[in-house]
Amino acid sequence: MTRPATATYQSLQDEILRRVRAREWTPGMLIPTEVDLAAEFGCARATMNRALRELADAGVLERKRRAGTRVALSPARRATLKIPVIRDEVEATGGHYSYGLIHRRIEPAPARLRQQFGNQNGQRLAHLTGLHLSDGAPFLYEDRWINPAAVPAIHDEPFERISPNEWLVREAPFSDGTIDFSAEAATPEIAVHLGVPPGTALFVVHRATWFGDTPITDVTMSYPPGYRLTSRL
Amino acid sequence: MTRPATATYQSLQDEILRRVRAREWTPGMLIPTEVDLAAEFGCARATMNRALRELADAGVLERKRRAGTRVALSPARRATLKIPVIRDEVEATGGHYSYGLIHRRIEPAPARLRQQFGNQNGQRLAHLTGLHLSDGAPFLYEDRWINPAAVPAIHDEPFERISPNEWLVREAPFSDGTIDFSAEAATPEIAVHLGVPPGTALFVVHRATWFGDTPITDVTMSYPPGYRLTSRL
DNA sequence: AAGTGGTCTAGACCACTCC
DNA sequence: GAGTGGTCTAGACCACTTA
Repeated sequence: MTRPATATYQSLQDEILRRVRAREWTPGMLIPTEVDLAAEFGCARATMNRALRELADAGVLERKRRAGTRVALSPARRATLKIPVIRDEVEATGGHYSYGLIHRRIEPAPARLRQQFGNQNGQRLAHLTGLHLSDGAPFLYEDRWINPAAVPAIHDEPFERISPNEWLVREAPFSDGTIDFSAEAATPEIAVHLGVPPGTALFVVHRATWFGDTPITDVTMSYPPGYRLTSRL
Repeated sequence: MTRPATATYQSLQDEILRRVRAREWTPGMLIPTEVDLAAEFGCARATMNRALRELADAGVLERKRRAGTRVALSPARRATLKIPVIRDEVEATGGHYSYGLIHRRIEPAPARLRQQFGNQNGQRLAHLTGLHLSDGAPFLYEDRWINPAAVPAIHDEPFERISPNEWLVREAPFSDGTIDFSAEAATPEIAVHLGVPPGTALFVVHRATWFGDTPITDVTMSYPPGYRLTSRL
């Protein structure tokens, strides 16, 4: 009694991917309908639907009602990035994680953030800067602004032991956010803290999060040279 | 005859997300089983399964057989990046896209690539460098190595009009790949082509692709200052 | 051993879009 | 108007994991 039984949606995906890669189905080409493919493979339509739907989510196929399913023209592949939790990132390299607070102030929002946080005539934000360390060596410089209206408990938290990163994860849920990646030259201040020459090329991750319409935090994280964010296609 | 009818998997996701964000279900907490939730919302188990499965895919929940479903401890969010097709990227900004070939040589694989491409005593690769332009201005410097064994037609393609980027998309399917992002200082050569001072911080995207075990191409793309890769959380 | 998620089936109706 | 994908249902069996 071997147990091959019916096709799984993954085995269907494998075969469909094979056909696409082998150019049996070429980019832009209309492929058979769900019903036809289900018949060919001897599976239920729902199973074939899942196989095709996920491939469309991955960017391999394009689907439209009534118009059918096509092989995507530009393999506009999507890469799924795991947003790193810094402690995990450090510990994954075998380092011991720690955090060091540099500054903690309450300040008016800088121009850059005024629109984002709403310029309620001189709204004051918590401004925290600090270093994430791996075995005591600088791993990442963090410059963070937090909306105290969204997270009142912030006034009671010294952030000397726990990083605002981890504290916020526990205290402040968010519903929406943006993340972007860029390269920036190290400012003199950041250069000192990271122990690199000013002007050094830094990998910068910038994140802003909201809960509904309420801005929570805006953070800029600068990595010293050698850092790479990697993913599979 | 309004048509509210039954719950959709998306409406289920909305309500589940609301509970997570409102801290009705806290990180690490075990939530009810599929069967119980389906009963609560009056839907089929399959519908609830899809809602929960996709939230787990998105990193909001963690599921294990027999162990149940929990709210993820670290909202280790995943961001899905659309890998840009350069022409589209340029045209999205309203610019006119063009490509200019700088060098085209057949060379032995450099040390960096020898392991990746297999060091078949002095294997020679196609090495192409060029500029992607937006309205004639440098948009991106590309340095690409191509395995001619995988793409024999390369010897007949001058790449003066079409970028290797677009040519490969048409000619060479790939099955696997890696992509990584970093910040690098501009080398003198790249600086000249991009029209920036040497040492300028550049955003660098590096991609390597295979078809099965056969390496296809390895490309390093350097963006001048101001470039950002953005995504939503 | 038992409970939980993972998946498949067969059928149905709906929504969108092209003809 | 008709054909395609999108989704839901009700039921079933399986696979994994923990107790």
